[in-house]
Amino acid sequence: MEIRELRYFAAVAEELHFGKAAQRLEMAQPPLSRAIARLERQLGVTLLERTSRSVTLTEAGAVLLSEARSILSAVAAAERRTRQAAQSRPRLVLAVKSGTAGGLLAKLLDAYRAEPGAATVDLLLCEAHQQQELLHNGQADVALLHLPFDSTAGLDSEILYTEGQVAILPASHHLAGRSQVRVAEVSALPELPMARWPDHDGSYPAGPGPEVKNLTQLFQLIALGQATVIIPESAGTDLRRDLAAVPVLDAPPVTTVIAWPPQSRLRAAADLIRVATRL
Amino acid sequence: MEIRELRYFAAVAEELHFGKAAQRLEMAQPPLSRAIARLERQLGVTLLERTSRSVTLTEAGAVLLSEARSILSAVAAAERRTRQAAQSRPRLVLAVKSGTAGGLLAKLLDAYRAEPGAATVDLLLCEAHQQQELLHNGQADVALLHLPFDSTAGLDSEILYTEGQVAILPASHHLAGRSQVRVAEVSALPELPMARWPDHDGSYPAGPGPEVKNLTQLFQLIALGQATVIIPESAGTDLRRDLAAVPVLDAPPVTTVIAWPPQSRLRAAADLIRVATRL
DNA sequence: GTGCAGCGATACCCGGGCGGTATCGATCGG
DNA sequence: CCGATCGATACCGCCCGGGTATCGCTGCAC
Repeated sequence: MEIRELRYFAAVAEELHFGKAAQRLEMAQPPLSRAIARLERQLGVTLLERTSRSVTLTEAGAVLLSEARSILSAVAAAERRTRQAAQSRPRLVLAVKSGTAGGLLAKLLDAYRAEPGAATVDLLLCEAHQQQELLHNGQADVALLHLPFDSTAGLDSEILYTEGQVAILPASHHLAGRSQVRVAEVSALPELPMARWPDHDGSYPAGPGPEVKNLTQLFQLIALGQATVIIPESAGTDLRRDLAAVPVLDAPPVTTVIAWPPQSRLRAAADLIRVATRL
Repeated sequence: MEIRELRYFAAVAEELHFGKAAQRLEMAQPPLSRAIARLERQLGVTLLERTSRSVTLTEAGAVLLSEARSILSAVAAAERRTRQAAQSRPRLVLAVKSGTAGGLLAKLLDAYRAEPGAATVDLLLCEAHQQQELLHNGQADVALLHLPFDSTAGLDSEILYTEGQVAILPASHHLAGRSQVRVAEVSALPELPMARWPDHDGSYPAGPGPEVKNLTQLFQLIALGQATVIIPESAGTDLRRDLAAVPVLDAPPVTTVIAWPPQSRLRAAADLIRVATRL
């Protein structure tokens, strides 16, 4: 099994159309058909059921597609990381979501810069659901994730710290003066529906609240008395004057972890991780 | 970058000798030299420093070696899993260490067998340090691991349960009657040195205690008054009459987790995991 | 210092495989 | 029943991967 064959198979399995897949791969259709047939022969497995009108994945094909994606991603990562390691000036890409506790991040970067032989750290601002992919395909070396929202599937990680969550309310709201509230109290406010974040696939979950993309948007809406939200404490510091943050007693605690691909051998990444866990 | 090239590179990087590597790959040396040179040219990176007397890895080469091992492992896994998925009779390989809580395992297997469409579960008994590798290269689909001894690096996992640890002592020992002890008390017994388990690489850590390989050996030694050990509660149930288990207050708790490779798409594995978490 | 042994690189050759074009055969729609 | 669509097959040319022979360098023995 060669990488080229996996790339071919992935294209066909995703397009479910040999012609389209060949176009995507910038090659003619016959050699593609042959390559897939050969792959099937070598594996001794039928990957695709074809009629002259349609192509469908077999169960084995679905398994191989999932494995192929992960392998292709790993190969891209290997190329990127190898090239990176050959640079004289080591660089380290740290993937963070916009909204990651600014204080922690600044402290981490400062502490790391003080290390002997510290690499240049490039911050890669991204959406939450991209982080794992970036780590897996080598576009990032390290990421800060928030459990339980993000998953550390296939990654190594170390816990940095755990914090509670707060409800963000208009300063004038009657709950805003409370020293603490419960999830049920906040979600039971019909005049302030819970804002909705995009899901992993970019779509929004159903609900009455407004759809938001970032904290600025969100705070604007809350200040206008259009919504509320429950977010980690650290994201609710330094609020605008017209907003109030109230600790939510029974919201699940949020854990910030530093995560990296398990086979990572970058000295710079190891250093950053060591510094992070000692903060 | 092709898989063949990675296999070639890994062989050379491990042997640090083109001739030996070629022999291992069952090919002649010149095409191997050329393949590596081509790989370096395509990456634009020097992977190996060669003189006519020695071959050494560059930093970039070390990175690629680590990535290559993980990719080759993933490819082997992809082939195994694809072939497996094509079998009409689904099988599931569960990797467990000898010594894994028998009660939990039996309950899990019983509960899973009752599932509709349950696959045949093959138990793969192995050493602790093999489990991750088996999962990564596709020889196993699911494993039971024990934190903090085993690592879930690069795996998905769910916590099954957490237990304390007990010290195993000869029944006649003066600590055997205690309702609880501390780590310091047990490790401060010069007449009963702590038994040593093999490390990840098969070697034993230094220390005064006897080297043991399995529980039977170990219990024999303890009964003879030659050693003691601290192990998870569940491994210390149903002891021989001449042994006693005493809870160790300050030993770190042991968590049993069920772990699987993150890109796993096996329905049977998902079922088993669901059953396990509901036990 | 000289000759030899060990090792990686180079030169050259051959065959298989990969990719291309042309075409077939099956299937569905009108 | 005919044409459009789509995957498979036939056939061809060339590149590349692998083989053998040999070179060039280097460390070591004497």
